[in-house]
Amino acid sequence: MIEDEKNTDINNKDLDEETLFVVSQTFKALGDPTRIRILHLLFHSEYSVNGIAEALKLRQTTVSHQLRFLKNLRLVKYRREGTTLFYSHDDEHVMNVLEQTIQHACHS
Amino acid sequence: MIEDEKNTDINNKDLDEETLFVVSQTFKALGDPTRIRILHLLFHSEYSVNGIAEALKLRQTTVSHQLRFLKNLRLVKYRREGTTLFYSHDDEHVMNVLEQTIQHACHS
DNA sequence: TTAAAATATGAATATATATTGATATATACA
DNA sequence: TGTATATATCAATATATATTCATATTTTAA
Repeated sequence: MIEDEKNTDINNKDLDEETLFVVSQTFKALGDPTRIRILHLLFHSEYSVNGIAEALKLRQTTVSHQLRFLKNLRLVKYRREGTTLFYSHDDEHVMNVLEQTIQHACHS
Repeated sequence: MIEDEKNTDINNKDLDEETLFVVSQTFKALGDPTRIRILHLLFHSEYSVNGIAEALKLRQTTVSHQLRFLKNLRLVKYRREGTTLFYSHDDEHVMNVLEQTIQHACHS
């Protein structure tokens, strides 16, 4: 069998570019302490931007920037109520991975 | 109940510093495409440093640096055979999380 | 339509990180 | 002991990223 440069072979031990991109982006999102804290907070319930900032003692602008990051990856979503935006998590798989790993880190 | 600055309260929605550090380091390791490719390769079997470099078309020095990174986090280990070092994965939980997420990314 | 409140955006800065070429170290063996 | 092979380390560079201040946008209500 001729080796495929573009690596479409299902048996190939290397990953295709698109999968690699998605996976690395996902883990990159979970690789920052601030984003971890935000996601972990949202695990329990929805929060407004200021609510997150107060709960975690972060600046509003920091929270907003990180929420945009998480939103772009569809890891969070929001609903509007007046001028307030309530954010909640939007990816069960990622939340499971996060909480699993937190538990694993705590109990070891 | 008085709020604890150091956040030792088990009901607190924020994470303690040590857990946060371990979790973020772990995900940071998985947040880089090169390290993902290396770990995914090691999922199947052990490889020498040059073996990894050849399989993934990376430079020896790049592979060596990333292996040191992964070794520091105890995500990989190695055994020596002459001048050759055979690396293999050393954290079942992290490998499960990685492979799960790869499967999730492929089939969606 | 003006003000206030909540959130988002832009630009700047500081820090972290990945890769690389050059070189050092370590092991085996002639 | 000297050489070849495999791997690790160092230093430099380029790029990515997180945070911040200042300001813009959006929505509501007076």
